[in-house]
Amino acid sequence: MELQIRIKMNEHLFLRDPESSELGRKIVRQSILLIHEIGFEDFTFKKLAVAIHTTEAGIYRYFENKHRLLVYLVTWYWNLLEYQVLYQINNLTDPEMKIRKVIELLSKEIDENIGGSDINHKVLYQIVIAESNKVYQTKEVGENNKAQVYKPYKDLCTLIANLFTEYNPSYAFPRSLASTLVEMAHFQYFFMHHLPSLTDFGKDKDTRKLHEFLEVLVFSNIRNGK
Amino acid sequence: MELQIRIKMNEHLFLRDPESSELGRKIVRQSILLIHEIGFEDFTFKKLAVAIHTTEAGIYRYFENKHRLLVYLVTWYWNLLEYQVLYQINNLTDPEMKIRKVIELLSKEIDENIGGSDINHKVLYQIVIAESNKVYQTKEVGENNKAQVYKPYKDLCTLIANLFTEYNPSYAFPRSLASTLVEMAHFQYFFMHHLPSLTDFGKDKDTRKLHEFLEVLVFSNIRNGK
DNA sequence: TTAGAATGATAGTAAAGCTATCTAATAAAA
DNA sequence: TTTTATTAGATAGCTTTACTATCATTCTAA
Repeated sequence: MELQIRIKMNEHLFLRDPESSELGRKIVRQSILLIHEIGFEDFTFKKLAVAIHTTEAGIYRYFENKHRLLVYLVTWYWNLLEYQVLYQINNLTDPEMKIRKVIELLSKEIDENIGGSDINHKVLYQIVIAESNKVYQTKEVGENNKAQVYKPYKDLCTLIANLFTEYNPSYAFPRSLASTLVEMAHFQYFFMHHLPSLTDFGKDKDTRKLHEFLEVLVFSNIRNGK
Repeated sequence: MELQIRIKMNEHLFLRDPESSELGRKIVRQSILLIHEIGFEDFTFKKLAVAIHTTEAGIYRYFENKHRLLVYLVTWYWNLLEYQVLYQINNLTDPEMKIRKVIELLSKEIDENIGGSDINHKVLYQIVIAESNKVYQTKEVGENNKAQVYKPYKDLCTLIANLFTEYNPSYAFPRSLASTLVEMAHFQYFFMHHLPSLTDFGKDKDTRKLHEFLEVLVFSNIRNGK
């Protein structure tokens, strides 16, 4: 069975739905590769246009600017991750197991054959790690937030926070711990590779240790009640 | 007694030492206000030049580009914070009290009358919260790191990690917990104000609750041994 | 077959992000 | 006191980024 998940993206994120045309899909697919290659700061629509043999103006028909495109990409990731989490914890009853599953999903790229698009999840995961904060660390947070742009991210955090509450209803900070977990899954990965002395797994770059750190971080907190 | 602390900045951060001239100090002081006002993305040397009645070229004599200037500002903060921490825990013997003091210092702006310069610490703290990640979330992390640019940040984390180890030598992730603490002190503050549903203190925006969250986060972990 | 939408091609503008050069002011050295 | 180095101001200019507008063409769906 071929499973095709259609992720409905917030219409504020684009001018014309990139999933609705060949050019749109090319823009999304190639921008992931190009941003990963040269970094978001050096990435321009001009360079992307050259890479996919179209024109700058062509890309501007889909996305207002490069920042919106980044938001689109990162949001796409959050959407898919939430779907993944829901799907994978569906058959679990033990809240502890559910939380362990979430941590596992947060610490690795999403399977290539999920999502029904040919988006490169491995590279997208790298972009999320290296650039996702720029999506909300901007003067436009307020407006974007009003336009529901961060809804998928917030939904994911709410979902995780609810698992914490399910595990221990008396724990006082489920939401903050959820955002801490999500952010740290990515930050510690980034630090491990680029500023290893900020972590305890810099030497062997062992993802399992990072994984263990996150589990200890979460369970030490929610086990303690408050 | 007037205490004048001279912070020695890494020479890679500037072309000409801004603390060595009136214009240099103006650049630093005013850039803090301007970045805070319009955000780092919209901030340009041209705008700064107009604000301090000099020319673009004049500013380029001090800083290679605006990113380096941001690194300079944030690094200045890390340096001063480390100094503050060392000074304040100096007279404490109980490791728990030392850690509590660190968390307190992390959660608020630095006193205006410390540091011997007329830099606006309140506003600088806001910049650190809103923009500091951009300092290392860039393609140049590697080069910068080699040039010791992040040393003050890493030194601060090492200092905190050592306090954790002092409190409990068997805790396995002192460094990762230290960087988690530092990052989350700022992230949760940012979330509280801009994406409140990602925290548990969004409604009343109560800094004491944030403070309590950070204490619970840290002590739940290091108390547990591993 | 024909209107409408999507794309390509081209052009152009304002601002950002630099570099270079020359001159005036000023401070340190001879 | 004169000379010389350093710093700042003024101006110019150049490339790239970020974006808008226009028109012709192709493709598609009624």
